[in-house]
Amino acid sequence: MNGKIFIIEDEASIIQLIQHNLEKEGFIVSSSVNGNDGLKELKKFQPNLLLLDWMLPDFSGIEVCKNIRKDISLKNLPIIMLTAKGEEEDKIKGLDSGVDDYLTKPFSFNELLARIKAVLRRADPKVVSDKIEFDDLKLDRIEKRVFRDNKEIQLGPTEFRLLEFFLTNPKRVYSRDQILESVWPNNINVESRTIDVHIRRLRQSINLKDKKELIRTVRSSGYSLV
Amino acid sequence: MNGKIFIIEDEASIIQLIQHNLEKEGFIVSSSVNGNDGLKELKKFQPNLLLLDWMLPDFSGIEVCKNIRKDISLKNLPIIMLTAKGEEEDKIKGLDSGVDDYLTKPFSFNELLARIKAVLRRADPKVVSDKIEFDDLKLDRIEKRVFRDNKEIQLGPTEFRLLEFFLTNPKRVYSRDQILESVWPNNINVESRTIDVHIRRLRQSINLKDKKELIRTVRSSGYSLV
DNA sequence: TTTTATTGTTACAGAATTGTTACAAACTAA
DNA sequence: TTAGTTTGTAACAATTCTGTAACAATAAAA
Repeated sequence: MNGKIFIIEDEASIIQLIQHNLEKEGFIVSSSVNGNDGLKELKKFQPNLLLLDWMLPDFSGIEVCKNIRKDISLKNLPIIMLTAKGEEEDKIKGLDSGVDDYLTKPFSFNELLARIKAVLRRADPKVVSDKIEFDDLKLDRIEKRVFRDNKEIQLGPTEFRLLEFFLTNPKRVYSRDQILESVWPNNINVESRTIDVHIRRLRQSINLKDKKELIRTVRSSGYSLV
Repeated sequence: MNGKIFIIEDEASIIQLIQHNLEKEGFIVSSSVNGNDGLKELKKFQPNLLLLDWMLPDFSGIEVCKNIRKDISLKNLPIIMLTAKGEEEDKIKGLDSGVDDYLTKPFSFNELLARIKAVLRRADPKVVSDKIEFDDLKLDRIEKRVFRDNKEIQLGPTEFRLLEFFLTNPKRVYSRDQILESVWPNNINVESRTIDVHIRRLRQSINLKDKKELIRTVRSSGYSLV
């Protein structure tokens, strides 16, 4: 298995062709013609990569892309945009919206394939895969379960997202503002000290006797995973 | 600072143009016209991204790319290949050699810029992280960590800023006034002798047994990083 | 509905960091 | 050498920041 690819495209015939060829290459492929419902299906499918058409029936691929980049569970999903819009300004608008690559129709399937491989090569396997591991900590994004030292740990939704966030970049120190922005839904107002409380709850849950503390406090800066 | 970019190109005029435009965008740019020697310079420069021409005087960009991917300290370096070779099979050969993106000459600078940003967005932040090094001392501005002799050192906020300040200009002697102005928040009143105390604390933290003293006292002038 | 779990806020305790000072030590110039 | 200057060091109090528990509000489940 080379990975799971989801396609959101306007034209069913293009989907069929790409899907058929990708499956011959060993990918698992799922697709949707509708941008809106497509997002729900996409979340369920948990792909490693998204092929996204610029022109969608409901709203533009640009919008879809921006929404994905705001969603913590999808924000690192690699995206290649496929579009008939080949003008310089379109390319730049597309790339700036957060996609990883931009391919103008009509394109050769082999070039698409080469670009898919290039993007997947670069993608952080920790982030893209369903399971993230660090030390003796395992987090399953699909099943939403967390294990430490092979013992299952029950976390509340916020604690889960918080841990998921730290796991995407262990050892990096995040400020409370950065944590707020990434872990809490947009446009929500919470005191920054609230994070301390959630950090404490997370610590309480993932700490095991005889096991080292996994969350480090960096005074006047924030927190990091060890 | 947006990042450091290295260019290996055949045509000096193209280098000049790209370099000039990238620097206007806030990147730090270095370059070479020679693939072979270029690699040495590149290693010294420690870029976050490489722009690589296909056609080089000594050997092809494809070879350079493959060598980079074999080198453990460079294997994650993001690469964008620039080339006049626009045939499908060339693109595929280029992408398959391990580059992250492939741009056919002539290209617009704005598209190049958008693609550079897209690649840097995706790159492992550890590759992109902003490290300052001096001797066996490493300070990571993004991850907010300090290492000496590869052992991590925990510093208080003021000591961190102080060291960060010294690292921007090692070997330069700073007066207490200069240190005060740069390391302490504006409009704060601290005795200049307070600096001595912080210097001492920083020394205590970064000194290792059997390792040389890194902070030099310059009597009646100030302090410097060796 | 009632019950249970999760969440955000606050107040206070506790810990780490900071600035100051006094004195010891090191250095300089005559 | 000595007196004068400058820096090193330890100790202390003040300040700032974080940990924690308790509580009310809200959401989810039974």
